[in-house]
Amino acid sequence: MTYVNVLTVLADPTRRAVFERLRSGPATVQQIADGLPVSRPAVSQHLKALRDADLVRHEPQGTARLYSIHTPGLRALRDWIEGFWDDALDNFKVYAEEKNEHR
Amino acid sequence: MTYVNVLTVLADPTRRAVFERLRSGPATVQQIADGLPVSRPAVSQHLKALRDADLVRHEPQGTARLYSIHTPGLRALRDWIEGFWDDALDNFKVYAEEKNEHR
DNA sequence: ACTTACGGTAAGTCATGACTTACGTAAATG
DNA sequence: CATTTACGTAAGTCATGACTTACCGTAAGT
Repeated sequence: MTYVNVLTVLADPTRRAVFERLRSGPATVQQIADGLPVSRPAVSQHLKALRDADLVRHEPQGTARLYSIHTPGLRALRDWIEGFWDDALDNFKVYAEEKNEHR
Repeated sequence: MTYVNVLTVLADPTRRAVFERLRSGPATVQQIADGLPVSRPAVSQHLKALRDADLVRHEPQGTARLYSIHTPGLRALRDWIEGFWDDALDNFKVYAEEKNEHR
């Protein structure tokens, strides 16, 4: 149920802002925090949540840590949507046919 | 920014359960509430949120209202993911090349 | 018309979680 | 080896939002 984590994690606005920041390329915690109206520890906490959801990853760079996008998170969410979409369309077709028979 | 609504709306577990219930076909508020451990008004509130996010729609059926999946919501989320994905991959390519030059 | 079934809305309660400050740790720099 | 820089974690505060009960409107059945 990793898509569940992705949904809950991406629901928060500032956490989504952190994620969107990495859309334009990797960045350190400081750099991310400088572009946002929250403290650096807050950013660290958000990054932890994003990591747990497989949405970002980090690699050490001196004393800093360079964060970047990680694909498995979004991939999981996308796959869930596809599956949902297919089911919904199928069942909608069945429903429409039943409705037609009833008139 | 309709994908924002979709994310925030689908983050709640019971609201997601309501949504998933409609995956297998249309249902009334009562039917949905009977399958969940919350009160009927709670379900009504969740359905309102899902409607505002274009995730479900309803049509009157006697005194009841038949709810079903509506595609624009999930479509908006899917499109956002696609765009994000493309940008992230492009910028990751740029970053990888820069990294290569530096050794 | 009266009653019953089905839903939406209001108001109030309570828990979750997002933020802050304070503190501890690890790597570079002098 | 002391200092600085960059992060992560802990503890405590506060607001958001999910739930409940109570109430009101509306359409069908008798």
